Amino acid sequence: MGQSASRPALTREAIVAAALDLVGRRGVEAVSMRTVADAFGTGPASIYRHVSGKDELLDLALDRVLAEVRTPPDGRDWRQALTEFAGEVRGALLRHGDIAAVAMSGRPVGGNSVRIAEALLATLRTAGFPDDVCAWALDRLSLYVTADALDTARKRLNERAGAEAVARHWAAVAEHYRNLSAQEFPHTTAMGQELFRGDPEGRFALGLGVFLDGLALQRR
Amino acid sequence: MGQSASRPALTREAIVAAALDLVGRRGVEAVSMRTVADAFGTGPASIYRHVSGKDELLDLALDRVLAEVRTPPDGRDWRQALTEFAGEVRGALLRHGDIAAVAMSGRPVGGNSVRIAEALLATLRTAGFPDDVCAWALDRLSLYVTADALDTARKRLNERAGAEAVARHWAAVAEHYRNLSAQEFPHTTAMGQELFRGDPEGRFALGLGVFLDGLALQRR
DNA sequence: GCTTGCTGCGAACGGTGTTCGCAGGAATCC
DNA sequence: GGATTCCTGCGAACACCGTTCGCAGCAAGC
Repeated sequence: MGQSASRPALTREAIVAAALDLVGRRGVEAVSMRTVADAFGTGPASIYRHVSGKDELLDLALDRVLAEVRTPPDGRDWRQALTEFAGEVRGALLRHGDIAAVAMSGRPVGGNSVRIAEALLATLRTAGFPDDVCAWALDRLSLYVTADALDTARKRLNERAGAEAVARHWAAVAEHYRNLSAQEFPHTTAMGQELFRGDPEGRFALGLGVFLDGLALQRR
Repeated sequence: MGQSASRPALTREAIVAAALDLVGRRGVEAVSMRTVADAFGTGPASIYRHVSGKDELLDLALDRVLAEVRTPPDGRDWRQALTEFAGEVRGALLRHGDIAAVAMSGRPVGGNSVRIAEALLATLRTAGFPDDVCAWALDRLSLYVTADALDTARKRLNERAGAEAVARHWAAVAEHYRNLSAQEFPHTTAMGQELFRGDPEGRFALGLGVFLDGLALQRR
């Protein structure tokens, strides 16, 4: 029979959606079998009827996120296509907290991951790169995008959490930097607050741009 | 009085060393207050007399690892200096399991981290890069090195663990790749096992090389 | 109508990080 | 010398975690 009130039905998709919602609002570490089960008003054992364990649950959540990324139309300038595509993947990951942590777990990949890899390979190969370059460029680009997404997501979450304690701690770090001995750390002190300038998106774009500049030299 | 047998003394340094040893042999996830305390034949509460919690313990372990990296002598070719230095940091991290996970936690940094940053800045600035380029190049290089170290360490640990189950699973993935529809995934199938070739060190060096090639264009 | 199989889930097991409070010894002070 | 204060070790406990077991109850099949 139906649920007593407006409880969502206990299906695989609904469970993954609940986990993903939790990731987006409180981070991967807030996902537990119990917190997910709470969204359905039940206990953790119920989840195991639809999912083999926590790892599979998170893998499914990641694949659901990657389903959001739209594959780029090919035929345009490869550099712009790669830039937009990398931003698209990063954006999808960052829209869901630190879900990128799952992508860096080293576990086998899901279906949407190979779909994205295919699109990346298509862009690289039609751009005229040799196959071996395509292979490791795909590898390095994926690593860079997920690592950046994880890094900026974690910093966001850390800020949102202990807004009081963490902000003060970072202020203390900045203060510590200011007080560094100019003899022992001449360059660090000379750069001043230049080190702390720039938003995460700018840093990502600059790093990607430099990588693509270097990649262009590998064309043949 | 002394310990009853050959138990190491319960000092801050010994505790960090025990935790680090555990990280190196079984990975970060094997570190618990109890497993660390076991090395001293005691319970978890004893650890808290010398360390404020698990986070600080891991941060101290990471800083101890970073103490191993030797700073490069400057005045040489900046490209070669950066290549060797990046390899030095990566090597230190990989010598201790997946300790790089701690470096990607987004928590405030330790003393040896700013020492390394200073050395990197020194190389970049004396090479003639503008200050703003130095700032984000430092940021991106650090991210790339720690992300690569984390990625390859995790893959190593995963292999060492379920040698039976995981190897079979990866074989299944490779088989799955072979069986992908050539219509839906033309490039992926056309590349064949080119995608799986190359050792981690080679991938790291190629990605770094491309980044440095691109960075060279930012010189002024 | 009886059986089979699937879904929900209460209870429990062994693990985790962390806190409390009590010992006992060393150092300090009168 | 005796009393007091501080520091270190640690047994016990709390709240939480992932996961398993086994028992209900209901739907479909024969």
